[in-house]
Amino acid sequence: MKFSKIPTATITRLSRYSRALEELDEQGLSVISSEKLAQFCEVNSAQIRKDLAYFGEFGVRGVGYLVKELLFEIKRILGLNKNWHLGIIGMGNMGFALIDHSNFPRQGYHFVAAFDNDPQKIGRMLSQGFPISPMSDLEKIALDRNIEIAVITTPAAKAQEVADLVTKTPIRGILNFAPVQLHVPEGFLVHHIDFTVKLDRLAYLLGNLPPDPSMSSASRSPRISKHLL
Amino acid sequence: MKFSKIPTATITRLSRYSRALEELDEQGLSVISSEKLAQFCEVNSAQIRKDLAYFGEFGVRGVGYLVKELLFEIKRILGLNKNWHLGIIGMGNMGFALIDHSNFPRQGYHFVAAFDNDPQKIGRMLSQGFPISPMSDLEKIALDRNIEIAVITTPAAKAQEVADLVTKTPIRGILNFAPVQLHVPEGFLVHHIDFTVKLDRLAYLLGNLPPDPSMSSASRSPRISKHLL
DNA sequence: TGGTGTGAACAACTTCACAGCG
DNA sequence: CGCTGTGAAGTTGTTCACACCA
Repeated sequence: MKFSKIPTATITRLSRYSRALEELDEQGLSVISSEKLAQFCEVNSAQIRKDLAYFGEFGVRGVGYLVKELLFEIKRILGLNKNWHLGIIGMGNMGFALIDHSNFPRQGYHFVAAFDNDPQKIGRMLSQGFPISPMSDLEKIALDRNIEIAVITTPAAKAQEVADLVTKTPIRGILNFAPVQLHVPEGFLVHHIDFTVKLDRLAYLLGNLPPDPSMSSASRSPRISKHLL
Repeated sequence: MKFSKIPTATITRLSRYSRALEELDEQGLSVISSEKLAQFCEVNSAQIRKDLAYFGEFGVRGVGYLVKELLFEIKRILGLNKNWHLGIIGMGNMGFALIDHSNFPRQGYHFVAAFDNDPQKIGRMLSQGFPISPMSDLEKIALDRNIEIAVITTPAAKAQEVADLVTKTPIRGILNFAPVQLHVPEGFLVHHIDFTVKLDRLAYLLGNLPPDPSMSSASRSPRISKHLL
């Protein structure tokens, strides 16, 4: 374990290792080598060992990694050994899709509030045990329920306005699903999930796929297979 | 313009430039320098010039780039000068959120079919002008309507099964929203949108934020502000 | 013996700095 | 004169290869 800057890419990969280990743990696997895990995650095995080496020594030489133990350590590294409080802003289809997304609680992410400005929606009780609140309550509720991350799922036109309100609360992190570039003061973290960026990459790659010599549907020629984040 | 491998990161950034240029174009801006665009996208200006240089010379020295023209060129590079046909599989909240997402058609992405296995949903007419079809019709409809990209929004447990069916059709690209690692044969492109990976990064960064000396809410100390993809 | 942990080699990507052109 | 386009320098991230240890 050394002192050095940790690559962003390493953090991203730790998330993937974490998901993979959960899956493998559920399958009852108790030990795994970096080589096997690498195959599963489609990365280089040295990469895994190096990523982990930034944070300590977690393996057993000649054996591999204990699945449960490594999973625990990675979650600790990522800060997932605590519950994170999320507030969601914008209760359209996307808002409901996310708040009902069963994987979040499993990872320690808990929605503790939901906001919208539509009078039709305000007050409506959610299965999570709290109602949809008006935007005007954001600051108060953020304090009361200790919201740490705001998830923005409003239409594009409203997102910047909402972000401005968020930066007036103690919330420091924003996960933005609206298709606009949000601008926030220094000191705030904004991550943007833009589906079209992923689609663009698919389009680019599909459009530039080398022409396939064997066009029969029976034997489509293998070429590229990528799991990119 | 040279012959060389194009970094994946370049393609990702081209998407961002494209979104930014659309926004700037709507604001009526007709010319922009790499420096200004860089500020807007929060990247280095040389980066922009270098990214573009992979594909040609699009600027005017001493002036900058013509917004409309550059936008057109970037879209062409990304393969967005055509309509892409998408099929969506799994019509839960996420499915509806995506199919109604107004930004997709603007970028040339058109949903031409929707699938689900719930008898309650099958046959239901969508505002897009086609009904939800049963999964058993996937291959036939994929051919008929020339689906090029499958968007998977099923529960995690069903996603691999669905992916297996997709690989029996001419569809070559998959955008996967289910929280599992999909395994497909070579020759298929799978991109995975995993919200928790983004949340993990936020959690990691928020958890490792250097302690803030000035804790008054009036003057929260500036530190990091990132728009990562 | 087999698989980790890691320095050293390598590859990829980013930024600098400036020549060259409109 | 100002801003693009680009070689060269610098930085960051990845892979190799093997010492070392259970």
